[in-house]
Amino acid sequence: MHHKVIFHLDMDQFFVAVELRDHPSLRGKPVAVGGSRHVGKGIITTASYEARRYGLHSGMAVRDALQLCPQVIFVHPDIAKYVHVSQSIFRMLLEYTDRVEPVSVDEAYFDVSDVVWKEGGVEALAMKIKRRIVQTERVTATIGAGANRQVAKVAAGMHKPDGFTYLSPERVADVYRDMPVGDLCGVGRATEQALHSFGVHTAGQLAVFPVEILKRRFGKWGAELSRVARGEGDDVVLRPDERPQEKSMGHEQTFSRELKNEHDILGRLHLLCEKVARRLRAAQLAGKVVSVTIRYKGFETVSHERKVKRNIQHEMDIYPVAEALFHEAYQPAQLVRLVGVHVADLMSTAHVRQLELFVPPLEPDDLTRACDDIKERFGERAIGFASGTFNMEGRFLSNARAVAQYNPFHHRIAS
DNA sequence: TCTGGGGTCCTAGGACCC
DNA sequence: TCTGGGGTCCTAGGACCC
Repeated sequence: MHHKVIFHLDMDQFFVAVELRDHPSLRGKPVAVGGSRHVGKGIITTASYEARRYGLHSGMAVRDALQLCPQVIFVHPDIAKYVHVSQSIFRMLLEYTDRVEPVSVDEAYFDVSDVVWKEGGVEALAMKIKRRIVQTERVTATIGAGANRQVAKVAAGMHKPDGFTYLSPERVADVYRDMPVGDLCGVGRATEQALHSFGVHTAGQLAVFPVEILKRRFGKWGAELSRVARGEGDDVVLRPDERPQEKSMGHEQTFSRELKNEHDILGRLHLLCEKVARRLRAAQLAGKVVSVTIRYKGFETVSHERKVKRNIQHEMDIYPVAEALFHEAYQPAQLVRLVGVHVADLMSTAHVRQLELFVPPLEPDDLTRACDDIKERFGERAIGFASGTFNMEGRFLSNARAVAQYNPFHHRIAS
């Protein structure tokens, strides 16, 4: 049996790359997308390679970034633009195979097994794709290739930026022998620490470590871990029409200042419910599990969830559950840093209709549809349902203003 | 390192049922 | 009920990914 050839495409410093492309004056300088010098809070999403030389990286707190590199230039993210570039690139990949699976705006797996030989081999095809990305979008990408997704991802990490690495099955053991376990797909901080405590530091050591011990410590994941360390993995890349349904949808928000007033917090919670509900309706989905997350000043995080009887998609159904869950979880003495709302156990409204023949229809009424449309065009606080507003205190408007600020994480690539 | 926001999957205990 | 074993559902929390 012949093994497959899976490619992992990873756009180099993607957000920064698009900004450097569009603003040549920034080139050669330490640049970070996300965050802001003035707010002095939050995190950066991407650091340019110049900035990385100072130790900056994605996920880093703005405050730390400023310490390490005071001259760093912050650029506000333009996610709509990045999504556009990303979609153009992923569309191009579809010319080679229908098995293209985006994992995020800047990464995708695709299965080239059926075309790679008539395209002149693994390297020739990868180079051609890299070239086409530069020609059409003027940004660079790194491609990793392997017999499965996990190996392809490791391969992509080996030479960046603008790189290409093929980790053929024959080469895997050799490369993995001295590679840190943390470089394996799925080994994060916690797993890495646990493995270190076993004396396992390299993928090679993990590959020969007794599976029974791994299973005892990591459960189901233990056996998988052992396989991944031996270069085995998942070699199925799904076509767009084969992708599973989304399972949950939610929004959370960290406040620029911690909140202690319950009405303020509930105001934010209501806005989050509205946003989730609107997305559910747009995606024609409804869900049965509502959950609320509260994060306190010290980063202690609690969540409460409840399964409800019916599939719901409207904020007038979601918010009352969310409010009840909030009261169950909330400790009033503490300052609140974040709240979130999620709806899970999702099902398409078409399916819901089949199952719930004798209950009132789920479809958004004309009023709801009109409100969604208005918000789509004029923004978050253009209109709202009066039931959940807290404007009697005069607080709601200022809350709404804060929430309506551009949120760089709103857009998700359809996948 | 004082830590964003979007997700997925797994675990473990208790309820409840037969 | 001084009491077994197994299955499924519900809920809270955590690890991991980008």
